[in-house]
Order: sequence, then structure tokens, then C-alpha cells
Amino acid sequence: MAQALRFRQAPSPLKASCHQCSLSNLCLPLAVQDNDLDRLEDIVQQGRIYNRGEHIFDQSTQFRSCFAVKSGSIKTSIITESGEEQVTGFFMPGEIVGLDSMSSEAYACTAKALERTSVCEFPVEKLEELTGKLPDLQHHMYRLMSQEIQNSHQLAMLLSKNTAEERIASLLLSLSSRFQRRRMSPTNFSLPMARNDIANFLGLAVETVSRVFTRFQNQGIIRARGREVELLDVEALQLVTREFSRQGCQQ
Amino acid sequence: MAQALRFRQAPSPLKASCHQCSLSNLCLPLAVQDNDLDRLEDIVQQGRIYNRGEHIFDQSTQFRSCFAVKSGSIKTSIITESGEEQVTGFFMPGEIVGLDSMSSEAYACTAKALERTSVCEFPVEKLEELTGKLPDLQHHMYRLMSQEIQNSHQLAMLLSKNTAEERIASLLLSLSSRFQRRRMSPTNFSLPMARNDIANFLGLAVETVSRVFTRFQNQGIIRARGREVELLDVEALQLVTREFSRQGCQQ
DNA sequence: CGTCCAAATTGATGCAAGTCAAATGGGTAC
DNA sequence: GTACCCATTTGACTTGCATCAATTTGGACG
Repeated sequence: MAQALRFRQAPSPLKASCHQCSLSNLCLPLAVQDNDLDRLEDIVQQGRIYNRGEHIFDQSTQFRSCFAVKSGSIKTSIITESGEEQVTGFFMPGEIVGLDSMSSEAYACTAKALERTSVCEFPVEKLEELTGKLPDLQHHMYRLMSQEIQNSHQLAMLLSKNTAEERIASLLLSLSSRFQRRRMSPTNFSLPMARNDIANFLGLAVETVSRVFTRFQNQGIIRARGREVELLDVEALQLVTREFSRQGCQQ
Repeated sequence: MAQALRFRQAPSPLKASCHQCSLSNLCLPLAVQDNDLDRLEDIVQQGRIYNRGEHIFDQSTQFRSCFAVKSGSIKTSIITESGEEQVTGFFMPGEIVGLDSMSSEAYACTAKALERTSVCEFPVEKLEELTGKLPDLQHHMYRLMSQEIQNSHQLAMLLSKNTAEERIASLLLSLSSRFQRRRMSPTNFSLPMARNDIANFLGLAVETVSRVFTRFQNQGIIRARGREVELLDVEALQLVTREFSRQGCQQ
């Protein structure tokens, strides 16, 4: 069965079909004219399927490619010499992993599959060559990287200025809108990551994350059982994220 | 005197000379072959001089250019609707400001001169056109942006995992090595930013920054009077930043 | 040279979130 | 089904840093 699946997914293991991919409105093809799509397909490699917990790459791997999430989800984290971990992001289908490594010989972070996950691989050497020829694609790469800087600044802001409740509300809303953009329910989804990962990402202790979840639940803002989450009152959540700012206003 | 200076700095106000610039081993020219340097000069504009506190751009400005610091220094920060500020970075001569805005119509942050500061301006439209023709320059842009993502991740890590002392030690060491790369003393320099900016950047209260400075001083690690700082014991500082990790090791 | 205001320092107190400890739940393999 | 392990939750206690308040310092300017 597993073998059959593998055959079905990768009839020609080295080439992916962007034309037929349902993510072409999110992923790199978004920036490529239809008649140039072949050139992108030429350099994309259909990556293999990773089971939950498997590494797509880690900080000891030589940097060679960026990856687009095709299905499933990925968490990236920096791991210090002493084994200390800092989760730097969660990636959903259509999002690109590895942009932070383009200045280094080795990957700048470790990427781990949070569930059964498939990816497409873009060898950077070929990708750079192609972006040199396709201005729109180059522009899109700049956009993506710039967006990632902004995201990271937002995270820094969250970490340095916001309370535990505000951080968690922000994360839930971010996930919600990202699910929505992928045509999934924005109010009813299953968290791809463990409480531990949430805690690490948001600079909190696991216990605090757990407590905030139950607090939100008692207030009727969300319903959570394990990884299944239902947002019962999105406005209330938005209010939580803004509460901090509103106080600033009143002063 | 001020006028004479202005004339000397900008004989032809629209064109900068990368050939003669002392920062050519730090800034964008770093990635450009000598015989292509003219093409970079063609698109660079000599920016004006900003006094301390003046804005180079802010979040209401339409995004048009990236800027290289020529002399002086710049701080960038995000300002929320409610006026809350988060400092996202400090920039020294040769460093590029504005890379986080390449995905947006308006600048993603506000850039303010921390002292008398001059800049070179790179209009993005022309810059993108040029990077399409010069693969090395394109590669360098990817490197710069990727480096900025990494820096921001490091900041997030600092904010979420490290104590006040560790954060401040890290900042001092970062400044030290950046001064050194610019052929200035790595142990004896003047902070371009106020305590307030340091506090905001590191997610601390001003009072905490002040206390840590005096603590370091009492321990004989640094000497600080106002913005003048002398690092008396660099190894001790490095030890402070690593203390956290070392504890992780012992477990 | 004194005046004024912002920046920096120092001290006292409170709280949000971390830490430690223990109980509960849920998933997986045998 | 049941045993095991890891993830999650809950409770009790501790603490680093924020906050509030009061000086002190220092630079800009008339």
C-alpha cells in the first residue's frame, strides 16, 4: 500500500507539474506567466514524502535548495550548540521554506515535518539563474523574502511587547486566515503543531499555553480538544490582540 | 562651514561615486565586478544629509528606494496604529536599509537618523532591473535579505529565551564587531542610540537597561559614561551571552 | 553662566509568567 | 484489550523584570 502510494505520487520522480498543481495561485507559479511556467517546471523537482517528525533538512546540511510545501506542514527552528531550540516559523501548503538560508553554506535552520508532508524542491543555483531571466519571478522572490523579514519583525514585536494571551490570540488568528486562504474553514481546524511548539515559538512555557487555552475556552472564545480547535468568537480574539494597543491609545 | 561641507559632499547631487567610496568593500559594490561598477553608479543617487532625529522615510511614505548608510547611523522601527514602537534594527555605514519593504506599497518601517547621517539611494525599480542583468548583484541581494531574516530570527531568540543581562551583552558584542569591521576600535566606542532605543529593541524597560549597565560596570566588565562605552573584559561579556547555553549543556 | 527640559539613574513594590510537581488523557504497539 | 509513554492539563510557589516615583545628570540655548 505504501509502495503503491509512492508510485502514484511520483511517476516521474524528478519533475513536478506546476500546471496541474492546485497551489499555483499561492506558490512560485503565482508570479510566472503561463507561457513561462514550463521553465519553472524544468527546474522544480518533486520532493519525497516525509512522515511526521522527519527532517527535510537541518543545520548540518549543505544548503542547496528551497522547498515549497505541497501538502502537510513544516516547522522551522534554530538549534543552538547547546541543543536549545527556537521555533522560527510554521509553513503551510504553498509557502516557501529555506529563504533564510540563502546567505550561508549550510541551512540556517532545521525543517521538520509536523505531519505527513510532501514538498517541491527548487535548487537555488537554477532558481537564481531563472530569476535572472524572469523579472516577475525575481520580483516575487524579493517580495517573499521581504515578507519573511516583516513576519519576523512582527514576531519580535509580539515577543517583546505582548502578554501570553495576546500572543496566542495572534497565532490563532494568523492560522485562521492562512487556512481560509487555502479554502479551509477559518474557524474550525486542527492545529498542525504541538503545544510545545506553540510555546517555544511564542516564547512561553507549555504550561502557560495550556492555561491560556483553557481560559479562552472558559470565556467561550474558543473550543479546544487536543489539536482540534474551533474559534467561537473571532471578534473577541481580535479584541484580545488589540487590547494592548488600545490601552496605549487611551493614555 | 556647514555650507562648504555640503558642497564638498555633493558636487553633483544626483550621482554618487562608488569607485571612490571607502565603503565599497561593505556595501553593494562588494558584489559588483570593477567593470560593472559604472552601471551601479548609474542608478545610485547621492542622498541628502539628515540631522539627528530626521526621518529618512516612514510608514506613510510610498516605497521607492532602498538606502545605504554612508556615514552616521539609522534606527528602524515599526510603529503600530496606537503609536506603540518596536525598534527593529540599527544600521551602520555600508548597511542597507529598506529591504523589509520590498513586498509592500509603503515602507514597512520608519527609518530615523540617530546622528548626522548621509545615505545613498537605490531606486528599487532600477535596482531590480540591474540585478536581473548582474547575477552576482542579484545573488548579493538574496544574501543580504536572507541575512536580515537570520538577524531577525536571532533577535526573536534573544527576546524569548534570554535574560536582560544576556540581551545587553549580545548587543554590545554585536556593536563591537560591527565597529571593528569598519576599522574602528572594537572596545572603545560611542553608542549611536539612546538607552530608550536599546531598551525598546531588546524588549526591556529603560530602567532595566540602566541597571544592567551599572551592574556590568561594578563587575569591571565595561566602563560606561553616557553613550561612551569601553569594553574592559570582552571574554566576560561573551561568557554572559553563553551562560544560558552552557546551563543547557550541563543538564 | 545659569535655565530648562529630556535622558539617565536609583530605589521600592507588584505581578505575569516561569518553574516544580503531580494528575490526567490520548495514542500506539503488542 | 491493556500496558506504556508522551502530551497536556492543573495546582502551588517563586522570581525577574515592569512599574511607579523620585533624583540626578547633561546638553541646548538664550
